[in-house]
Amino acid sequence: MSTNAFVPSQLTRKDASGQIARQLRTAISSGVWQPGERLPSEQELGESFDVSRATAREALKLLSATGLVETQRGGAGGTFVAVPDYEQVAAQLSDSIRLWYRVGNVSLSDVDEARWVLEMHCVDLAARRRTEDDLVAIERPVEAARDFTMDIADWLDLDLEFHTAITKAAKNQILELAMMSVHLSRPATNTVFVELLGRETVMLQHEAIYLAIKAGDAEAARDAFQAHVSYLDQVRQQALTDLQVKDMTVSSLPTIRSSAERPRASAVGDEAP
Amino acid sequence: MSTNAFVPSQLTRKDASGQIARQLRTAISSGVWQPGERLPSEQELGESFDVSRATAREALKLLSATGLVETQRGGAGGTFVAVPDYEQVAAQLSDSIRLWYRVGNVSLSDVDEARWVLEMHCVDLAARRRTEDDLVAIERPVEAARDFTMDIADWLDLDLEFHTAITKAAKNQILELAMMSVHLSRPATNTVFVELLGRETVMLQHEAIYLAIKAGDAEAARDAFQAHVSYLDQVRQQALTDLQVKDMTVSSLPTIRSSAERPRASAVGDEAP
DNA sequence: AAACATTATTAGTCAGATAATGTTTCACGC
DNA sequence: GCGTGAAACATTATCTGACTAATAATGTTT
Repeated sequence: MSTNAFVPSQLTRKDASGQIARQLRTAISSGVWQPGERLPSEQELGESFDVSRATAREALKLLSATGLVETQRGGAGGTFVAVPDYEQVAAQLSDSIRLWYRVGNVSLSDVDEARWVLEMHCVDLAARRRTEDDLVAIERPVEAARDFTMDIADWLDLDLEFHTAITKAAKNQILELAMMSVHLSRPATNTVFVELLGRETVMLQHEAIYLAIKAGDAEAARDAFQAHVSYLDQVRQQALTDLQVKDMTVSSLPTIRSSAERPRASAVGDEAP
Repeated sequence: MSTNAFVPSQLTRKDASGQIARQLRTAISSGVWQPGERLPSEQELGESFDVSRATAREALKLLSATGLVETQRGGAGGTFVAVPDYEQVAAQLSDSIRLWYRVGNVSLSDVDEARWVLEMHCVDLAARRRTEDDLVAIERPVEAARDFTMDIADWLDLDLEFHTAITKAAKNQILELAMMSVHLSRPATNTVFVELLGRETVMLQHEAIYLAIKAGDAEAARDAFQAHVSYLDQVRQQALTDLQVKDMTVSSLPTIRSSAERPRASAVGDEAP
């Protein structure tokens, strides 16, 4: 299939491995090698670029770090074009985000806000696009959460399952990726806060969201989701007040957090009441 | 500052560089080395893990591929925990997205949809949070676009400037990052489509968005933006009909969808000699 | 035909060497 | 004291050539 042959170009002797990696990346990107296909061996690559095997190898390492290629030893081994799956990409991105806000470029409230913004849209789209399978996937964690005696860790797992299922039902891989990245980049759950949540309240809110999605009513779904977010926000505010604890998850920013100011869904044409 | 010392653990002799990379990644992630700090030299790392310098070096290459660390030659050189800037992160992510939808995991309409979804929220937030400086930055491209005789490339630049300024005014770096990534991952400009746009119409729509943001009226801003998107969509539909081209990007949804074909910002840091 | 041994290919690792490139140091002249 | 330039030094970048280990293909024995 590769009618286009790969022609290595001359390198400057500075950052050779980086240059090779970029060339290979471009070549893969433009289809010289299809996913699953085998690249030349390290030896051959080194020869064609006129560098040592070690340098060629480092170039391949650069590509493998992002999941673009995978290697295999042995007779029919070599380096093969892979396609990073979206969890891998999301994990990478969330790494960057996490590092980034450690540096202070990003506030945690940005991350939170982005999460709600994105998920609000996923809820909207889910109401429009959900399949029967999606409904089953969304309903399961809602039903399972009717057991209020469950361990808190399990309960949190169910919560994640619920939100993930909604995201998938929105049928937009970019939004799904963004959601996953944002989610992964959030720090560990504040258990103090979680303990204060009314499980039955949360369950009923989830149920409301589920029912609206099932009914295909995007507006109702957004409203239900908005109510859920407002509740979570309110409980958190209360917790912070009661404990007289400095907010640990919302950064020191002059916070945005009043529910009134929270962004509404809105985007999709018809406006909220 | 590193009160926590880094303690390498034993490795199996399989995928040693990968294991080292993971350990270092975790260590960086948990703050053993802060952004900007220097890791041990390749020599030292090799010794502490009891591997050769080459292997330690490959581990570092794995980390540098994702932008987690940067290296510098010379006396005070070494490997440093990178301070990621957001263009770098965005470029990396958009690379992934582009590669990804080439393989068919992501449709272009997903990307378009995500863009409008995100920007709609940026418009909303911009209306709530814009500073005077933001207003100036948003107004400039609107005013400049009153010259309808301008070259089309310049006109597109103004359009990009307008949307970028709005995104910045939203004051959420995560959303900004997402916008930039999505933007970068879109393919090259469809000039046929752009030629068909009424420049005055677009200018007036931009102006309406600007005025709503200036007034701090989020709802009006969203409406104005929605009108803009609808117009772009309509023109594109018309173009497709006229040209008898099959629609490749518009999804079946009755909501926000296609977008103006926008030029891809030039590749980052990938110049030829 | 099945089980087993051999061989060839290839990535993974190692050890040591050379080159390139910044930093630091320090003697020197003023 | 203060530049100034040369030399020493540390560190990454690359090279060389080897050995190890995994794996598929092949050949051999049973």
